[in-house]
Amino acid sequence: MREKYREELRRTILDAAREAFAEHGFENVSMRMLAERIGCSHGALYLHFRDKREIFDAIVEESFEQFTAALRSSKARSGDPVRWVRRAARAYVEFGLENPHAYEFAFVLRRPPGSPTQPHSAYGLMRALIKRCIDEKRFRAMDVDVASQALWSAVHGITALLIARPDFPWAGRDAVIRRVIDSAIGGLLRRPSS
Amino acid sequence: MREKYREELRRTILDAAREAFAEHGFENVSMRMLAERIGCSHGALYLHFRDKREIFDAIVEESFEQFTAALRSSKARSGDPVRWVRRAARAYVEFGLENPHAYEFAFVLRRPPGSPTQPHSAYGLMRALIKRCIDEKRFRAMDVDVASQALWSAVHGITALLIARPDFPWAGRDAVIRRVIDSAIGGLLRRPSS
Amino acid sequence: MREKYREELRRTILDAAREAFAEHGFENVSMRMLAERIGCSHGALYLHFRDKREIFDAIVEESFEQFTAALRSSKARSGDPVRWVRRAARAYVEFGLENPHAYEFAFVLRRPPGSPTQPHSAYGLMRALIKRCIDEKRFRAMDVDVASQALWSAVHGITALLIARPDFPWAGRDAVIRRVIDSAIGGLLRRPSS
Amino acid sequence: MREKYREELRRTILDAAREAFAEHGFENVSMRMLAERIGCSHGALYLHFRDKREIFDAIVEESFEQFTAALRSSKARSGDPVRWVRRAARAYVEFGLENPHAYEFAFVLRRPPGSPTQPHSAYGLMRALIKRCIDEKRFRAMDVDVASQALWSAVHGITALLIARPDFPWAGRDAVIRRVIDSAIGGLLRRPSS
DNA sequence: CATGAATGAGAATTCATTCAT
DNA sequence: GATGAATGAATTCTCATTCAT
Repeated sequence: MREKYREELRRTILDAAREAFAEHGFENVSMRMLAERIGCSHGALYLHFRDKREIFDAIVEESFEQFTAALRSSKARSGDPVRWVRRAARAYVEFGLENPHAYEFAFVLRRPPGSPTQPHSAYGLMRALIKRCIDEKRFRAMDVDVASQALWSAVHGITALLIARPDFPWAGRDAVIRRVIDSAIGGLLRRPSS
Repeated sequence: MREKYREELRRTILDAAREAFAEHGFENVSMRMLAERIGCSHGALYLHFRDKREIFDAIVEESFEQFTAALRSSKARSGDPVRWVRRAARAYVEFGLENPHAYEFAFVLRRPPGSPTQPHSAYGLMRALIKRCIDEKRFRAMDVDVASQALWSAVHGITALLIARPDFPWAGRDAVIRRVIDSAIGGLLRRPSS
Repeated sequence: MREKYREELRRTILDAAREAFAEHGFENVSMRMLAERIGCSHGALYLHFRDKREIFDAIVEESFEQFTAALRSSKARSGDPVRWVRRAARAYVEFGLENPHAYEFAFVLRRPPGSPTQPHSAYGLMRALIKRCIDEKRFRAMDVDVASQALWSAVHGITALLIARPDFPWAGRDAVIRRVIDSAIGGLLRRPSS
Repeated sequence: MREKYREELRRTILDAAREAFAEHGFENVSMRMLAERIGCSHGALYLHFRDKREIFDAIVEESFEQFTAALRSSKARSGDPVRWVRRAARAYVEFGLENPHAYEFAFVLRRPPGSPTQPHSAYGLMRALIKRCIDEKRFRAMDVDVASQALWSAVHGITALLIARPDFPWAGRDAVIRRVIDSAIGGLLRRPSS
């Protein structure tokens, strides 16, 4: 009982904090504000987290977990490695659009000074897929990391812009997403065909 | 003469502030810090700017001007419209990396609710270039906005990531930037060759 | 049995608190710290003591009891009242050095605001001995309290300094202690001879 | 003008703080309380001192200067070295009573572990005086340090007790102080006569 | 014009104490 | 009897901004 309630409050804090941090940024979220949003005293926050920074870090960690979980599930089955890459790229964008706060935490927000650079597994997953494409000669011979980072950049670009500028007069979200991914992958193909 | 001195101090403030904001972020720069860096009293800042925010805004505005100027000048010479596009894309990234905080303000940070979407001239410039490529049959026939937004997304992606995650183990910043741009443009070409 | 356990916890609390208060001072000891040191919940402390202050007071009281017990036993035998005084003085110092925390509680630490002045029996004991020395003409005729308080001050001085500044380059603890006591008593003698 | 005013406020703060610290102790004086006593905002205090501790330290330092000045001046004139010692001893006690917190800091409070033991100049002064008494055969031949430390202990004793237990029913502060000093010095004399 | 003293709101964090479980 | 979640006041300190000089 106790334990369960405790866990719930922790969740509530994290959810509220995620929203608040994403909306206003680390420095502009105060513990008092946060407490008020949640409906508890500001002191109560310190029963669950040592300090403000620890809340932030917990959210970052969680975001990464959700993210890699999403990517991993997309990898599932499929014989053609290029199609895997395409599907992973799409999953990446979709995850971002469906979890904009988590996405911002993971890739957009600057870290408060002193945060460690997260070795992030999402990139590792995509890199593995691309390595396979290169090994199977579906992609041109090239530096795996350059290729992976270029693809990552492109999908990040469309994801981040759609989140940050939802009101921009987009010429069809899906069409643009498809175009970005197709170009980014097309540029790596042996015989690019689009 | 007086006027001139006044102007000079304004410049000094802006330069120092740009550096400070870029280094520590808006919230972590205090007016006192700024004044000390400049070598004047903190009160003096208020003789030139209404408040801290106005300094920031002035820098952003200035940055946009430099931004479009940079893009425009890259457009300047060269007969081949595709090369124009490529050069503009490169200028875009370079500008972002050299003015990271202005860039973040323009394209990364969420707008406070109610802020209008800026019709930003950088996009307009790029769109014009791409339209020309399509008109001249260098790019495949396609929706100009889809093409422009896809390209914009790609260059935004690499720019934003390099700014937000400078400590990521990049496989050569230049190589990745080139790869991103080449793919994004290659995907639009009539007969893609790269 | 229950009763016994209860008593034990009370003891544990007092011992831990004595050490903590002596080490950090009243204000710098928190109930949580204390509870953690003891290994119980901070709430549990309130089952034994009304508040933080009551713990402090209990320690003071206890310290006094130990102290007077020590003095009383030293008084025991010996016909010469001056020797009794000397022996009591020595016992005083020895008790302090062997129970530095208790000693500090009794005589060194400032009382938290509002504490009553403890009528302390140790002083009463010494005063009785000195009165006897005066009555028996071993000490000069003089105000008993002035004499008692002067002796008390001297022995307190060497005790407190040895506790508070153990690293001071003392010229032989015993030699100094003896010198202090001999002078303090010598100054009261009818025919001072040392 | 400005400068002068600034200096004055600094003084006002120090005076109010000295009183407050002496009355309530370091931990029980808050910056807000202090500011209210002075009649300024609590922020204003930080224009003169970096933090609370710096105020405390400034007072302590100042007090020590006064202390050695007081001791030194007491030494000033007078042909009889024994009278010098007596006067110095009295000055010592008086200083302690007038600057109880500085005194406590110097001689009563336990040092945080690792703090160096200050070879304190006050002790040095007294030792020099006593050495001279011994050299001039006014005091018995004896170890200078034993003698000095014994005297120091005695004067410390009465000083510390009067500070820590002001409410004790003292039999006339002055009488006791005199008795302590007379005995402590008397015990060192060649032909003790009091 | 420029200074810098002053303000007052607000930041993070700690803590003694209470009380439902 | 014991726990530990919760509170709310208090703490130190920072900062943008104002304004008398």
